[in-house]
Amino acid sequence: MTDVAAQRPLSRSAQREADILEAATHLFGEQGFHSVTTRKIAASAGISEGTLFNYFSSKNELMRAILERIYEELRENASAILREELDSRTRLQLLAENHIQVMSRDNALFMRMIQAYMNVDLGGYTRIRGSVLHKLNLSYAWVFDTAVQEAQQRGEVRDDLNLSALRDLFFGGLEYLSRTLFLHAAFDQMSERVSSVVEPLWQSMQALSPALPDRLEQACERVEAVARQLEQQAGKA
Amino acid sequence: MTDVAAQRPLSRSAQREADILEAATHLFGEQGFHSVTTRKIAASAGISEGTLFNYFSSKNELMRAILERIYEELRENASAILREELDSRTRLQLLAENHIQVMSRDNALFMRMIQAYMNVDLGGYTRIRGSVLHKLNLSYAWVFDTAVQEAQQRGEVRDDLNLSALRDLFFGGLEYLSRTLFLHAAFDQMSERVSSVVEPLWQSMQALSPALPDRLEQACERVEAVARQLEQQAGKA
Amino acid sequence: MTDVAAQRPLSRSAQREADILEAATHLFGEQGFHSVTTRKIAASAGISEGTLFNYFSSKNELMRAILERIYEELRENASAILREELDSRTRLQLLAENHIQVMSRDNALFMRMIQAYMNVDLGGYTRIRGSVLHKLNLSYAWVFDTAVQEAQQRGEVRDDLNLSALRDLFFGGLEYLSRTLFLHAAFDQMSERVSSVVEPLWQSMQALSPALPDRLEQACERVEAVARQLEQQAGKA
Amino acid sequence: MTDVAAQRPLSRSAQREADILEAATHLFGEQGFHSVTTRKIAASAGISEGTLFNYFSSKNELMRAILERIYEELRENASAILREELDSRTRLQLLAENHIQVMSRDNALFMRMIQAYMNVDLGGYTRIRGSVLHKLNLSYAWVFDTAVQEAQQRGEVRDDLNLSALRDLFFGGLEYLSRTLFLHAAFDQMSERVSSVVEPLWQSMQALSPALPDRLEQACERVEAVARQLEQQAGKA
DNA sequence: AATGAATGAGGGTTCATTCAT
DNA sequence: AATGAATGAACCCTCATTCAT
Repeated sequence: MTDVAAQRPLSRSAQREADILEAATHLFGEQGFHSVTTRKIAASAGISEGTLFNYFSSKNELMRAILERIYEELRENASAILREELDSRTRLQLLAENHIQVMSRDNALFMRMIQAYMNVDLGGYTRIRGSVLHKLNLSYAWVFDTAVQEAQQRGEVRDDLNLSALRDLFFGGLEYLSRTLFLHAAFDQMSERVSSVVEPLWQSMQALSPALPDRLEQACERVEAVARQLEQQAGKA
Repeated sequence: MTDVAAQRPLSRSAQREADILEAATHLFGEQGFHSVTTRKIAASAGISEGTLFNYFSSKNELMRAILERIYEELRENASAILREELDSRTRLQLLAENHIQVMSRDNALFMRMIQAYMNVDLGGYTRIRGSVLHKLNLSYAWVFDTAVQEAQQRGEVRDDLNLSALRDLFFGGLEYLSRTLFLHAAFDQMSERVSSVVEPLWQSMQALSPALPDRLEQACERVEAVARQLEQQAGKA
Repeated sequence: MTDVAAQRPLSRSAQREADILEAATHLFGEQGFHSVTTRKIAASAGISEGTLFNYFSSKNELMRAILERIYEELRENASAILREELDSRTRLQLLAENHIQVMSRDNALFMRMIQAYMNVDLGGYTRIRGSVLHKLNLSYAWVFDTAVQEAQQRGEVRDDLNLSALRDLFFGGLEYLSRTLFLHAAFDQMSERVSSVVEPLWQSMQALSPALPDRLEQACERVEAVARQLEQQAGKA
Repeated sequence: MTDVAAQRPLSRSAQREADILEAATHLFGEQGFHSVTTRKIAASAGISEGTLFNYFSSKNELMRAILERIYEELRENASAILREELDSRTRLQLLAENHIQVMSRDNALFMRMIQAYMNVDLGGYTRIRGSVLHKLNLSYAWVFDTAVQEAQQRGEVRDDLNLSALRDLFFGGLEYLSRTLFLHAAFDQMSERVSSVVEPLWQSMQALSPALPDRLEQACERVEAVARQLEQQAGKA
């Protein structure tokens, strides 16, 4: 697929758009959305200031396109992971690693852009609903939901899980882990760190119900009772 | 204590400072850091623009003061919770509720301000170390650590916990929960939602009952005994 | 050359730059650097305030450009004077008149701008070395040095002159003369006034050594003695 | 005199005024008039901002007071020099050294303040006439005039001097010398440098010896006589 | 006489966006 | 399609000066 894309050269127009996106992505990651001017982006993309606005109607729109692109990548990677034959624990691990990797790229561009977008374009958290951002987010989060639900169908985890809570813990935990990794410049230990964050969730998903030992003992008793009963009947017979 | 403070009127100067902080807090929450001008803040606080800068040397400084204040509140509330005689599960629940409550106030001001501060004042995640923000964060996060460690000492949870991972899951999960609550305008269910996020963590932290292996062993033996018995009967028949 | 330049109309961009420089020059001369706002300059140049900063990155930079321009003019005029076939006294007179003329233009703009530039951009006299201002000054002052040195080669003035001191007297004297002319609104007498300032310098440059009359009398005596001796020899022969 | 002044302690009010002047003088010299705020001056003088304006009605007025003070000192020193029994060359040297010393103090404060004052308070050179600055300047320059006129009365210099031109050369030359000394950090050679600037002026002022024409006439006659004599001898031989 | 909080007009500068070329 | 000069409102911040205490 990549090869085919590489073979067919992009049209001049598509190439320009890609140049702009790349330049903007790099600069936003380096300096932050508000510190980067459209002038800088145009210069870095090798075009004039006016041309930029032929491709993206506004600076915000450009930001939106970048976010969309990253979400698209996140989702594609995640879907690919789900397509492979893997046990659910491994799936979660890979999903998490993908999430961290994409999110931490370009100096945590993604995390910062989301915040900027919410503040600049949405004016806070209250207007997320129905926004493009929300749709992208939903369509991506759906992959996690699928992984959990399939784990349930396979019997790898409990049936009575609060999916919403797990989702918040999963993505929130990873976002914080990402900050922690930045803080300690510890991206070389990413895999283990991710595992140590996913593990508690995994444990909680398959945790024995506290009532289970009692149930088991009761079941034993019932079996024993039945066995005794059978023995008596056999004795009679 | 709060009462006494409320009774004794603030000095004119302290009152002004409080007015400015309140106005800025409100406006930042409503419109975001970058959309609020110092003019607006001054007007909203009922002072001239110049006066604002007699109290806070810059807009960034004002933002820092607000963040500091909120962190202070977070930590005080959290410390108060730790001082009470409570079981660890309840502690975590209360800590989480406090976190969500403060964080979600003023249209999620706190979450948004931290992002703004990191981008404006620190230029991203890479320079957090040693910053005021980092110190405040550490001193607050320390409360969670204490709660977990005391739970371990009391034998309420396992000894082999990855504290860092739990911390990321706890605070990250709550941040995402906060977004979820905004999304669904579901703050009236805050307590249950918090519980459903804390519960998986709690389950993963809990020691399996020490008696469980023995009980399982005995149950196995009982079932096996029944099995042998039934097999013999079957053989006879 | 100038004619050709005048014939070929400037590009729009070059014209704008010239307009700004002219407007700024006029206003700075009229009201002083600190009293003139970029707003006023823009209005006077018939452009918007933003446009001004497309041509000059700051108000200081604009000032620097004006200074550079005037220095350029000073040096070109001075070089032209040196290229003509003139006796050294006339050269000095013309150099001085050129200096006064350029310096006094626009309400002594040049003198005032240099002061402003030193205070604003350099923060005093201590940091002049190596600055653009210093280089311009050196390259201009070099013309005076050349005139004096050529006068020495031509034998028009003494060989043992302190060039540095003469330079200070020449330019310093002219600066003060300029102030004096302003004071007495006496620019119609500029030429004579300049002459009366240059004259003492010129006199000191060719001043007779005080010992010269004595040497002449001694020389006379030696000639007379030789003459007497020859007479006696002639008498004997 | 100084002792008496020192013995009688200044009134609190006079002390305050002196403190302010000293602080302002120091700061203006260090950072320039426009860079120093009244706040800084007040702080440096150990008083509150409001109090400053009880002593000087405005920042400009404070600047004026400083200039006045320095002019007063210049004039007093100069007058003291004239009161001593000295030959005129030495007088000029001492006047020049005094001028340079006072002018160069505090990072050339005096030169810079005059420029600032003219631009800020007078709006250029055109309105100097009748200003306080002009009066101070006249009363100081008068000392130089006196020195020259007395030199003429004593017969030490020519009668036909252009006093105005000499004044411009003297003070202008010294001002430029001052810049030169700053430039080369050469204040340890101040005395010689001053001498080399004063010397050309002195040479131009000096009367040629009144006997010189007669002596040249006689020398010519003697050489001509010898020449005739030798010519006759040559004719005989 | 001394304070210092309050002022508010105005400073230089920025920058997303437009539009004539 | 591409340009880049022009815009102008708005930005944060300064500071000499005032005046109630």
